[in-house]
Amino acid sequence: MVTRRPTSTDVARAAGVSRATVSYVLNETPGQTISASVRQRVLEEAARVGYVRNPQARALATGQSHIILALLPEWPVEYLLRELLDEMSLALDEAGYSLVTAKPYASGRTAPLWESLRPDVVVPIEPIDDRRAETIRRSGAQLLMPDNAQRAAFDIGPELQTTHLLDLGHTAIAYASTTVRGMDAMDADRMRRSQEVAALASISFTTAPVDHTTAQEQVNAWTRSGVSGVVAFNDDTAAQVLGAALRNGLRVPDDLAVIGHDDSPIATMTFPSLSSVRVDVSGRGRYFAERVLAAARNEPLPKEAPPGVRAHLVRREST
Amino acid sequence: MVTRRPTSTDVARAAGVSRATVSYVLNETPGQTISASVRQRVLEEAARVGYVRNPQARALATGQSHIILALLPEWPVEYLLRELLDEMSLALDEAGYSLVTAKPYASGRTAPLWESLRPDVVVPIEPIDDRRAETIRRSGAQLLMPDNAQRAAFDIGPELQTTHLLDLGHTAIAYASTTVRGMDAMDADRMRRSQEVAALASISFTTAPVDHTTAQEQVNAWTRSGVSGVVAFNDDTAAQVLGAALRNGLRVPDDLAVIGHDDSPIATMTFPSLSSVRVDVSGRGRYFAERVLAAARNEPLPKEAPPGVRAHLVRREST
DNA sequence: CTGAAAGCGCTTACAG
DNA sequence: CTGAAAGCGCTTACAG
Repeated sequence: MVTRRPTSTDVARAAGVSRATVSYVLNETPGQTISASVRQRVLEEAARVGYVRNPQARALATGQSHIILALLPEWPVEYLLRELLDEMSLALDEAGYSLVTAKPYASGRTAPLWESLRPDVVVPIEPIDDRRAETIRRSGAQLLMPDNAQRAAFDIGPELQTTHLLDLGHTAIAYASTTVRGMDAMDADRMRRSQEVAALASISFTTAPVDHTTAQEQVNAWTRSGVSGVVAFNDDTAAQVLGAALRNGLRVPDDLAVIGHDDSPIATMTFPSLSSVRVDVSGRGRYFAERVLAAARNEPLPKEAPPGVRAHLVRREST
Repeated sequence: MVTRRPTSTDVARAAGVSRATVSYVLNETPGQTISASVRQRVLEEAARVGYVRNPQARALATGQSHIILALLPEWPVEYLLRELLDEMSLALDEAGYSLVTAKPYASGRTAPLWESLRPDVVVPIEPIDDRRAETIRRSGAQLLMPDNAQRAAFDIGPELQTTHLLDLGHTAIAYASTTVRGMDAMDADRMRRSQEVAALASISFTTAPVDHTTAQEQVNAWTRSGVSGVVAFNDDTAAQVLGAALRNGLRVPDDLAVIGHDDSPIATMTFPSLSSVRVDVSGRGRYFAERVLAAARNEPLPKEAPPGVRAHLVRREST
């Protein structure tokens, strides 16, 4: 038997007050003076009948859906991003907002999620093109674009990776790019950082994409040209390089050292295990949540700088 | 400058008809007879002013949010599940529904997503406990529980894995369980299937959980007791076993053969590369979507059987 | 301090 | 064939 869900009218009747009062109490509307006894009666009755506000009705009345839509990158959401999203989700929830995630480019879709959900704010994780940005804005949602300059500035992993190889005495290093589509921007950032560090030390630096069809050949080319250490985009790429090196009969790290990035589970699975860089993103989720909330409330974006990113080297057997 | 979004009233005025007519045309309401010219005028004006229906207003009027909430398992969403969800999402979209995903147990949440979104249907991917099921039902959403018996029946990967090892002449095999929390149910299913196949062939079978702290020791114990082939829960677990075997100085596959499951990217990264099982889930997303739609419309669940699951062995170097 | 009332943008019987 | 009107469940000026 499906009984009708209780509405604020039910609560009002049960508590012997008007619906306005119920709304004021349940929303803790500022500027209202409600007697403690009325307040308590309303809360008790609401709990007793199991009242849950109808979000659609509220959205219609206020013009705010309290939904935030995060547009995920095309590539698989890995560990760090998931952690960031979880933190962000929690912070938004505390403020009464719901974070919903979606892939932006799902082909064949008739209605993009920002039309069928009417989120207050849309947050692309990766930059999106102008045309799409325009369609989102026209749908009425606020669009909070990611700040790339800032992101790059905080990408300190490659520095640790590269410095580690330099410290170990390597004088010719290569950067292994990923071929996973959608990761290009991040990949380019990391490569550049690594290159800068190598340049400062006047070390020979080269770069090339690596995937399971090209890894063996590429590693071969690198070692022949004297490369003795590889900075990989992430642990997956590092595993790829490692596998190719072993297949080529190289000893790792003696003939070729490899360092990954992310300290993902795979780093401890391989033999030899992968040195990597662990990045601590805690605090960034809250930081983004603050910005999203400001946008949702049409307030100016907070000026505060994002929290510093901490990262540390996790040395294992591959370097 | 944020201009007000056009409403159906704007479209009605522009087309010179009533809001009811606009609604009939845009929703293709059956049983209405609208002249072709009126119909066209409405569609043109709607497009011209860039009208998009307000989903919250519709939800309030009809009592249906057209939102479907999938409760994800706690473990990281891997390849197969993502594929299934994508297909399901597309099928639901075609029917005018939006699929939203969420982790069910996010701690610290004040408002679960089924309260703040009011989905029409909630679909847990993994079984959820009765208490939680009850709170979801009480929130007014339909709850479509996963059919476990069916799921297990279609889990044909372990049979392929195990048969492959038997075909290769192994007479003592081990099943490597995962320790990733939340995967227990699936892990237990797969182990059981593998065990059945081994029993039929009167082959010695043993099982134990494996993670990066225990793998080396466990593999050691297995080989000492005569195990020559390992069926792993998935490719990650297989990689773990492989790494441990190599670390123990074993030759793979000569001293120990290992086969994974899922044919995930990691299978081609390791050296030796991992034999695995590729499962084709295409069609299942649509199947689930049908059931969800029936639930959303309060129709009886379709009786049709789920599409057959196809799977095939991908043999590589580890067996 | 509290309540009657308008309004958010739709859908849908119902009257014509 | 089309439109006037009620109603979905909230919020929020406003009157008292």
